[in-house]
Amino acid sequence: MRRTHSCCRLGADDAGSEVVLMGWVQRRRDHGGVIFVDLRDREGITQVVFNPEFNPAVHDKAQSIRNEFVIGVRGKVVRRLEGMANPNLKTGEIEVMADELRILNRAQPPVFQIEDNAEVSESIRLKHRHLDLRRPTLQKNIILRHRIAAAARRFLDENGFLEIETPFLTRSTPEGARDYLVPSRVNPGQFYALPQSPQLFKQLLMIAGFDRYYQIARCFRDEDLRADRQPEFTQIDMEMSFVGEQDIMCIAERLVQTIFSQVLEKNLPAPFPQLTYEEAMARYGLDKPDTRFGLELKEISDIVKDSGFKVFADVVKKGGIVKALNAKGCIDLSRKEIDDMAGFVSVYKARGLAWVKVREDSWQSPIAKYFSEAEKQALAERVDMAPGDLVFFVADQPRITNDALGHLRNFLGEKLGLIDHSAYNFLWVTHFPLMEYDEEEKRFQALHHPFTAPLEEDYGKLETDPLNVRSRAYDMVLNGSEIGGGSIRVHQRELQEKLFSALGMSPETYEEKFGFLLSALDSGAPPHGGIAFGFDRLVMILAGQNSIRDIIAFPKTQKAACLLTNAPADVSPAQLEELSLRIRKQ
RNA sequence: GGGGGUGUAGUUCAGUUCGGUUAGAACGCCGGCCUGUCACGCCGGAGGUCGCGAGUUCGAGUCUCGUCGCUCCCGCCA
Repeated sequence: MRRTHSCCRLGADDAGSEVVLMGWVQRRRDHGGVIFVDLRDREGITQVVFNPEFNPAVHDKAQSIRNEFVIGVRGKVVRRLEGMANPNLKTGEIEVMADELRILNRAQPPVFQIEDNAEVSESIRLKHRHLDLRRPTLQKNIILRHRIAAAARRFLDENGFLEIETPFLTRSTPEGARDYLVPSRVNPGQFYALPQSPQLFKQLLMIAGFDRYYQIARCFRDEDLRADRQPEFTQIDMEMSFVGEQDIMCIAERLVQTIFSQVLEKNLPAPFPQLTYEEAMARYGLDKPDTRFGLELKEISDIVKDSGFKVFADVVKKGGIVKALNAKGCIDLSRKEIDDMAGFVSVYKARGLAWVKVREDSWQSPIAKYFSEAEKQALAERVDMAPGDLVFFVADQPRITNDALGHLRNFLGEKLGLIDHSAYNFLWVTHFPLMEYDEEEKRFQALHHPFTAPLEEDYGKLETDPLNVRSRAYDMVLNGSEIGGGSIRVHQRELQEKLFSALGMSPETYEEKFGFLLSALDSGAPPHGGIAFGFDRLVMILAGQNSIRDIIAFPKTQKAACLLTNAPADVSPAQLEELSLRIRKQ
């Protein structure tokens, strides 16, 4: 018995032909006489009929069929009688009259039903992932993931990019995320690190003269998980020589456009809007703004800096800022809802959430009495107050104010139904600061990574005013998610050393950790830059899923465990011995 | 590391407020009946370490403490 068709390809035109179908039993309906079986494969479902009058022996055999049995059926495609077609089924106009049945494998009743509309707890799904993956949504997600990857490969190949693999076993470098370490057996006491990204290798490939590189690369970061973060994840990683920001942004846009047209059959307008980091922070409070709705933030520090409301005035005097968010028409939000939002912003360390309900002729607000008429007038103008509005204020250090109101803005956009969930709003955020100050470690840290080139016009500030040096980095943002990021790299040794120094590394340290890069830069490195897409996040958004686990075949739990295989797990003393490792007793 | 949610039949849940006889429902499963269903229908049945461990109590699914899993978020993630 050889399969002739998949379970969704049959239609009225096939009536009369003999076919062999193979698949899983989705459901069996036994009417005592005739038995119906919905046969499922990855393409769809076809109804198979076992009729005792047509073939008694096969009908008899079909009695033993149960859900998720794997069967092969030979039979004739027949048009269903008038009124018996099933419009919910792609193949609903026909059915297959079974003339031969092979039970290829029996199956225990599945732990949960193989259908989309039975919500099953995540741990049970992950433990029986092979069953979970049989459900239509997950099948669709994984297939979509493949099609996006395939479209990306085609596009990059057609545009002269070479797919080149880079090592998984590499060396741990300072900066960045916590590394996953792999002990070396032949070098006792020494460790490889799994790559957080192929960053340095792709730069070396540019230096080697390959000009255009790409890789759909697995990356590893030993940090805590989130709904959109896994410890191992996939990047579409690209790098190009002899280019500037706009070249890379352009090809990245074309890549995304290609994915949209080939996979989603959607036309995506380009070029995408570009926003500087500074502007993004000013208007949205976040470096990955969701531009599917308005509700922009307005800074009001200048208006309130001398006001009678000490909380605001003091914050401004201490270098903080005060910003407002006008929830247009939301005057009817209850006190409890407003309290909930105060709780919401406290998560981001904001110390309070002030608010004003704008009535026809007055402000209803705990803080109204502190402001002069002139100040009220100025505020009303700045944030475009109209009767019926509810305006929120946060006063704090700039980072906290922006973070709190930026997230509150997203929260309100969702809560108030302002978001068009069918929209795909892409934009670029550019000119990120090159570094930030790490309060805990008391030193400067690269915002992107330490190989990002500073903006040439800011070179002068590298030593005097490093926090105000802008970089040649850019992020691609889709619907409030960072889905890609890259930069023009440093390609000259002198500048790279200067950056390492600015980041607090001694020459001995950077020589030891990055000597190979420095000497490569010294060997004729072309100007180059690139970008890496968070492939999982991109697929997640395009699949309309809320969890990255739903677009990864075998994801890990929040504790970074695989419930299917029970990894991680203990290893034998002999294995540890070979690796010269000893587990510390707790 | 911290905060929130959650854990009861194979699965999804109710029961927990205010402790009390035999822990329920739906779906699934098993058996019987049924020749046109497609969430087939009807009848019958089996199925429980109430996550785990202590404690309080005459008595704990229910109260207390601890612990574990899953999950969302903060920190973290160049």
